[in-house]
Amino acid sequence: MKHLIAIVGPTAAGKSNLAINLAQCFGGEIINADSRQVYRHMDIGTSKPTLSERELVPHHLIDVVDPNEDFNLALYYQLATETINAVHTKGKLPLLVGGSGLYVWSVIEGWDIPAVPPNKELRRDLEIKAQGEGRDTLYRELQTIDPLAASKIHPGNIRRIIRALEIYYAVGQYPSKLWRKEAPDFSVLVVGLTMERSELYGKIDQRVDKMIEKGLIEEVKSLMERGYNISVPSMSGIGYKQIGQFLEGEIASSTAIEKIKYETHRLARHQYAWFRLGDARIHWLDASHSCDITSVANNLVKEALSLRKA
RNA sequence: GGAGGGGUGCCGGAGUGGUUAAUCGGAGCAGUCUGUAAAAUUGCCGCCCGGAAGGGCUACGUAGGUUCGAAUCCUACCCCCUCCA
Repeated sequence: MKHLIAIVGPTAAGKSNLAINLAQCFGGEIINADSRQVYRHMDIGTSKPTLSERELVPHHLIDVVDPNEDFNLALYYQLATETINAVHTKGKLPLLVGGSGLYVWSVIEGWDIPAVPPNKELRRDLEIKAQGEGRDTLYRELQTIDPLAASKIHPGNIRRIIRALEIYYAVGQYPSKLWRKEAPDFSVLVVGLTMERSELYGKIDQRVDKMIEKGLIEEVKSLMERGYNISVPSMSGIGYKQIGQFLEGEIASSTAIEKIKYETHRLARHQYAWFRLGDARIHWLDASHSCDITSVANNLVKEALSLRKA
């Protein structure tokens, strides 16, 4: 029986460290599930594992595209499943580690992502249309084409509406019929790290201050010098956007830092929407006060590996 | 000591007599989501009861006053800022 260990939870909860520990104990390899660590040259702001950490245990799906390249769910899904297979083939234990819920669940639940690549011209045209004729026009169009899809998308969420229309225009099929999932052929243990909100916010704030000390500003500066300006999607990430604004002279550095902290708090809250404390699939561990989650997690993994072997 | 400006909800900041529990922004809280996801997007956000509709209570520095009615007008006091001495 093949296994996958997923380590999830909000940012700054200590997922990476736990993952490295577990990987060392169980002969594992880490597969990144963080939507921002896939970009090269964005190290400090994304809290990538350091090079020395990456020497301890093999890490996959870090630094896979340049900041100006497109990256998306379908690509992630493909890379992640391939990598999991490869790790299985080696007889190692794959650990899926990261806080990007969409990516994590797509792998765990085996989503069948509609094979309709983005059509940038269409998207731009539809966006213009939405601006000109009002946001409702596109939504109504989707309602007539595929009421089920429309019911699952909020009328205000233009981006999702456009994607659904994009699928319909490309394949001529109802988008909602293409949203399927198929359980993968490995068993999954999902370990979630959590802690009290105020403590988490405190850790986040500390980490942001450390990022600045480690040279986040220089990192952003050099990215901008390479020609990656604020408009490329990867530069819209937390930290990069605000430092970019500071470097452009739009805001003070103290404001930028404060914003980064607040935005990261918001990120953590959104992550809990993907990783619910009430979700029975997740084994939540309290990561407060740096308790010995490692040994608890160790036992969980041990149990998962042996139980499901039988 | 003199002149002027100001004190509004967790914070910033509107509001100059009624439809104001008080525009808006931030923070916070709770959701949505199958090719941008650290994105995009929705709701709540003084307290209490209620699922909601709604009801009750307390609020715009403090204390009085005018008024049918005050965050908004008047008086006194307290505090803050700027300028002049």
